[in-house]
Amino acid sequence: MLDLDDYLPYLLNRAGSRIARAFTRELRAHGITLPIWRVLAALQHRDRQSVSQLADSTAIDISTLSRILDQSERRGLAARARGVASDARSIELRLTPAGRALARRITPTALNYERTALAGLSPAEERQLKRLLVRVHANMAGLSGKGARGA
Amino acid sequence: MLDLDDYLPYLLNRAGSRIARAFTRELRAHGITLPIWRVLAALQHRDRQSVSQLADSTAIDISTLSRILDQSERRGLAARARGVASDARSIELRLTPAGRALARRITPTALNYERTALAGLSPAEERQLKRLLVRVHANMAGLSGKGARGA
DNA sequence: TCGAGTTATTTGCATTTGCAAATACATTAG
DNA sequence: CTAATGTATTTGCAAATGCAAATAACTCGA
Repeated sequence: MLDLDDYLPYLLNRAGSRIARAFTRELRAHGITLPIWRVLAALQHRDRQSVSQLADSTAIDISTLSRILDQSERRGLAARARGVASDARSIELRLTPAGRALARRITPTALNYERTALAGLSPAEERQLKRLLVRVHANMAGLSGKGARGA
Repeated sequence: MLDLDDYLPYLLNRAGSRIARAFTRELRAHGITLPIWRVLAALQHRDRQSVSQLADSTAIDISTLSRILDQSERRGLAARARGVASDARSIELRLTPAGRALARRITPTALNYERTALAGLSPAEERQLKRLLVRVHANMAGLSGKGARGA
């Protein structure tokens, strides 16, 4: 029988949910939701992404993301531009100045939460944790698509 | 500005979401959803939990969990028993034989996914990753409650 | 024993989610 | 050039989510 305390998906979900929930509350003070923050952070990190690129990098379902972009656009935080890229099917997303400013304002709080989450870990442990998470993410690449079959 | 590729909440969410999505699809073959699987796994791991204990261990919001338990009960996978514990306010949750059997049937697939996620990591790295995730989870303990204030 | 104050669970309700179908644009074959 | 097919994004819709309010049950003091 499964030993949950040693089962990666469980440990990952638990840790991730706690951080997400705590940060969601923090974001209320800034008037936005966690998904919107994710969009801001991802576009701040790399601007002019397409919707599908952004869906992939934020791990938000593309149809859900489409609606989060509606909200972001309505609030004047991000903008869609069709036909800008070579392929007019895709849409180029950009942060507005207001969106960029908001992302910058939230960043210190975000880093604060990260520090809390990592409290007590040595710099080496922190690096190791992040590296391993990147590898796990890469390992699941093929399986997260649409027609993925069982491992 | 935030370097996402080195930002723990982002890395955690990405990795966790990929595993969750892939496993959700896998669970369809067994006729259940991811939240129900989490309930089964948690109760298999430790039976006779109360609703709030289970909410805490599965990282599912308690009101959402209440409804997931409705489903689990309707499907004959879990059962609620009021007044069994010393305190009749709390409810004792138990897996039914069918629930236990289903959990056992799914376990090999679950372990398979974990192996996929951990592919290429040495046993030491795997242990380290899990240990660090436990510590991160513990670090966020205070902040995930209801009236939690910012870090 | 009654009631004020607490904690555990459920329910009401507005919002969010994700799958599947629809739409928009592109490409390639004939 | 048109049809057929393929990829990017959005929309319809039923189900899931999470906060806040309601309910159930306990505790303790007068």
